Amino acid sequence: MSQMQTVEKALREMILGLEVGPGERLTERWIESRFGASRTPVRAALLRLETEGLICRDGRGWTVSPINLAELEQIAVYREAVEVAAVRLTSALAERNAVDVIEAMLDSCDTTTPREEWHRVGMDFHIELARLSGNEFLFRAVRDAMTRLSRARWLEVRDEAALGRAWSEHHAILAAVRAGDADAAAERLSAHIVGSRDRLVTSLHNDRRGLRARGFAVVAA
Amino acid sequence: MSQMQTVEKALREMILGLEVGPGERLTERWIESRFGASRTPVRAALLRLETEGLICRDGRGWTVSPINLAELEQIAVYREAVEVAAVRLTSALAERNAVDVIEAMLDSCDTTTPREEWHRVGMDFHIELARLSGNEFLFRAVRDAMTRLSRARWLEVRDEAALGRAWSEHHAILAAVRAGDADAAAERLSAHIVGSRDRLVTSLHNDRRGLRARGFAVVAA
DNA sequence: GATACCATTTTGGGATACCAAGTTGGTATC
DNA sequence: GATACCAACTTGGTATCCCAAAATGGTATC
Repeated sequence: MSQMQTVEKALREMILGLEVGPGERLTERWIESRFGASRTPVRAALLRLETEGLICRDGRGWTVSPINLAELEQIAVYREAVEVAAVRLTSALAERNAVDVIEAMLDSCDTTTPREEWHRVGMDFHIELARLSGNEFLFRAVRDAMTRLSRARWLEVRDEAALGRAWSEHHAILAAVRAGDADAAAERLSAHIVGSRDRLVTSLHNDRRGLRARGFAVVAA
Repeated sequence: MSQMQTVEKALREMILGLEVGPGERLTERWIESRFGASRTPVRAALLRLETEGLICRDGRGWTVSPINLAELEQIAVYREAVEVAAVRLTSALAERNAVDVIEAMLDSCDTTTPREEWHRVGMDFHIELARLSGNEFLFRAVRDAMTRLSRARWLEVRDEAALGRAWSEHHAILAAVRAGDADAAAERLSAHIVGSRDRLVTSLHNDRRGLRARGFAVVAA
């Protein structure tokens, strides 16, 4: 793999894994030495990550994007539009057996599954469901939105009950899709997204002192 | 303005203006000499334009993205999802006087207006309408989709009647928004997008021989 | 002790040099 | 004349160098 892709991938994982905190300054020189690459691939990686919204310009330099509560709310509205459109398309397909794969993914999680895995599966559920629509643009929109939400969702304080609720909501959505009931699927997905958004924003809002104490920039809604 | 932004802007305009045709190969060295910049800003511009979908990798090199009829259809579905969501938000706003600005933009076009201007206004109508929603993600989605559609729409064979129909459909949408009738606005916008898509794809499909004769790569749906 | 000012350092933007891989064109051989 | 092979060139990827501007830190002044 080229250095360009290596740096991009490694830096993205550092950001998503909160190894570099939201709001932290990044210098091209630091990334250079950190990954043993020169500035050209570093530049390319920074430009890509900027379009993904994971980093942003800060005057002349670069900053890991802060957690922005207002942005999280806007993303939820955007997600609702694109995910509902995608799930309606999928529900109308003649061949919908691919939902089985997603169902199996959900069922691969149980009480012994590490939290990290729950987190990944929770994201992939939405991404893979959008992929089934066959519409590349809806798929990319969902994938990019989930990438932007990833850090915030990881910081969210979630108890067992919340994880279980999300799990059963996901299953209910799949059931409606399998039955070809586009309206029910849309309705359940919509409610799921809105509910997730509310819990997410509330959780981060309540925790914002603690998050800031950990050095994470959290800007208010 | 930095060279980076200069090259990016100039090259984007060359592509959108079809000065470099869809499917044409691009070399970094050519762009370098064409704009008198070095490879660093050229690289940055290429990476940005790639994320916009205007150019794509072709093995080791770069190619101006071909006109892809299947992609145009998918974009229409994507647009419908995000534009309808945006117009519903806007219709629900308490303060909707900003539609006047858009209406004035439409009315600035008459029979003496050059085709180029009609084209730009037709795009900006959708972009500015989405901006009014206040949702940054819906706005960007519409803007990016219109950028991707820009070349295809420019190549579309449109008669006076088609331009007039689009103009009155735009007005009808604004009227519904001003009245706060979200359902009517959504319905009219939806029909407008679907109709536009059909006429666009049909026109390009019928013209594909002529387009290829002009050296433009057009891939089928 | 606070502040205004200046020298130094750091930083990102740009230019250039170098390299490996892939392409091309020509030549020698059959 | 067709084809296999090789050398020269082209191209994108990478490393490094230079520069202007901005941040930094220390010092002198009030």
